[in-house]
Amino acid sequence: MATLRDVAKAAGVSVGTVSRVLNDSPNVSEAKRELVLKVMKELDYQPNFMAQNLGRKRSQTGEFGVVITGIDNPANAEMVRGATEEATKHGYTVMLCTAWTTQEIKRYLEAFIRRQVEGVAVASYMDQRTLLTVAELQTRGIPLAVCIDAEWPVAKGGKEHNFDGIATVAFESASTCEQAVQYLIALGHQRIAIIAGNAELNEADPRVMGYKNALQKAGIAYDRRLIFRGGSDTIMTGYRSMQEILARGRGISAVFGFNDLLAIGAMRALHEAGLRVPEDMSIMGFDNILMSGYVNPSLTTINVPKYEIGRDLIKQLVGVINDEPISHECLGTNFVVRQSTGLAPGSV
Amino acid sequence: MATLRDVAKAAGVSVGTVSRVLNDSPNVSEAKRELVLKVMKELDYQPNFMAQNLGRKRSQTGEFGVVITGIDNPANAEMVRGATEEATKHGYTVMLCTAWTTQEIKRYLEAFIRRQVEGVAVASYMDQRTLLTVAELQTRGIPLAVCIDAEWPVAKGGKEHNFDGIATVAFESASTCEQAVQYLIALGHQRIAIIAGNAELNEADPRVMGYKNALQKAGIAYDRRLIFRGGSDTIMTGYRSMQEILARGRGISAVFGFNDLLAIGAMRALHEAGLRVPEDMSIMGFDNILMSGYVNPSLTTINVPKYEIGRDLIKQLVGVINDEPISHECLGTNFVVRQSTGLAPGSV
DNA sequence: CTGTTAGCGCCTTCAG
DNA sequence: CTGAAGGCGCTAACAG
Repeated sequence: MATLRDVAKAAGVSVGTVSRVLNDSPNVSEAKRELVLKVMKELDYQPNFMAQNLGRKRSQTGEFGVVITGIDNPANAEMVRGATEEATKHGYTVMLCTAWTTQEIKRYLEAFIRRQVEGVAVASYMDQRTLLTVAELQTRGIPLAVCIDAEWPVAKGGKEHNFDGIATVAFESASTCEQAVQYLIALGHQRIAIIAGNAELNEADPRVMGYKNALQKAGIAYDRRLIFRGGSDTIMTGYRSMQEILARGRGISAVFGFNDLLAIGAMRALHEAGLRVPEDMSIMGFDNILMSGYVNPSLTTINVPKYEIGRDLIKQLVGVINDEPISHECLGTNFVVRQSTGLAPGSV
Repeated sequence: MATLRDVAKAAGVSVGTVSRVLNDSPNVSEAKRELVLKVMKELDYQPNFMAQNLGRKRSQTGEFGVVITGIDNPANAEMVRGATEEATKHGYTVMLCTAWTTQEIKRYLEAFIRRQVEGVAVASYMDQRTLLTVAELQTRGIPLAVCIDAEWPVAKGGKEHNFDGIATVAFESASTCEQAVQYLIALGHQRIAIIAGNAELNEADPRVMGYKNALQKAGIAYDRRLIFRGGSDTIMTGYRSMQEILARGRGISAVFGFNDLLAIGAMRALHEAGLRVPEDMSIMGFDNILMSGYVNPSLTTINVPKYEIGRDLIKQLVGVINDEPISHECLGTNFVVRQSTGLAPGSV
């Protein structure tokens, strides 16, 4: 493994000059630059990354760390795509970590810090605990960008967190959820259940907020027994939650899955139970993953700008690195009506 | 940012001692160890990763790099899960890179090398070019593990590659594909099309081999016009390919998608065209992603041990690091019959 | 424009 | 068991 010193010696110049051509310094004569470049090639010289960044004040690793919770959710994959493409555009590389628990996220965050990535983006909806963990990064001086629900965090009783030092990309979903639930109500649905998966269930969740608002405006009482948690955001959980709903049988005619995977799993359970969607039960999801347009029946859902979120997270990180002021952005969501929702049974 | 020297000074010991406790050397008295640990905590000391690995002969970064092509394919996500869990078990962390092109893969591989990961696993089916790129890693002395088709590479005319220095996890799919196609033939299907997505189409592809073998044994002529490529392994491509198949109308009654995403997209196109699966057309996939059991109708497919592949890739890397001999492994696949395949129309 | 000289923060011999 | 000294490969001031 040739070193910078070897190159200098072989080229008959000083290490300083070699270092300069390595770092594209303009203060090198074209002749020497070419000479050095040639020698580097001959010796198959590879700069030592560790050594390079050891002596630098602000390390330039050319890498961003991106954390997502659950690679198995296509919605996350889409955010990663946005982040990766944007990073590439700026000459950065994305290191991805998939962590399922707060514990793991913390571990990976530490790995990123050690590796001195130039910024970290968290491209998944986080709960409070996770956010606090992530926020520590600020103190280490690493630019941070997170994706949050627009109305979050306002959980009563929860610790408020100050986002001053953190770039955020938020998406507004409460009003869209409200609109979606109003749509279900307009179709005659009175008892609308929620399959919440792994979501933290508190009044702060924009989806819950939208749901409650719609109910209230329609004069329908909020019944918390209609909310089903399942512990994870997977198809399987959606499937099981629907089985539970069916077993309980509370006259529910519509179900709002907090993500599309949950909703798709729910539809499967319905199918196996011999029930039709939407004739017997309406199903609505959240995220609008690609798959949702291709399942049968296609899924009515709320579209979240996943690609854009990933992209803007990186955009903001790049901004911070270039000493631009930290910014906060809010993207919209929209309701996508497809075939999994219809008139409530008997409401013709 | 406190340094090792600061800790030594504050604790009244030498840097050597601090370094020793940092590296869990047994040659430190319990008293000093505790003292140093305490001081470290007080000073919030964080060892400098770059400095640590600079002076070491064999760097211990505690990280593996994993490359996948397309995070948007749940099959890949599953392999990543296997890899991540296995790595965690051994105290390693996984850095993931999602690259779509050989070009990108190369870039990421270089990033991994620079970062001195302790091993690299490629957890996607690769084509020849990509493999050659990846193989360069060997020359840099970084342990490498790749996932390959069992019969690959044997493409006629293609450069043979020597896998001696590379740990491999292969999966046997030709015979399973053959069995699957035989099943379709037994159901009365004579013209069976293939939606190949982005696969390299050559005789070496085990899936193609299995397909041709089955046809031959049944005395059905191989017609290459029945093979539809689409350029990518996505739902969208499956959807479009099926539209193409429908437009051509060659009396095709069954379609074999080279991955489940392709098959699911194809089913959607059928649905929109007013055709029923499997009554009008049988559909079969490959991979057995979780979703396949939940779409409607559920998808008949070939199960690939995705989790196990990811897991074993890391297992082998760990083995190489521990100076065990490089190994080659072959996992099996199996045919999963569900509801998307049935009797050929008119063959009752 | 170029060469020289200190370190960067840590590990790793060595003596003791 | 402990301390002291000498780099690891490179960048970053400096002088010239």
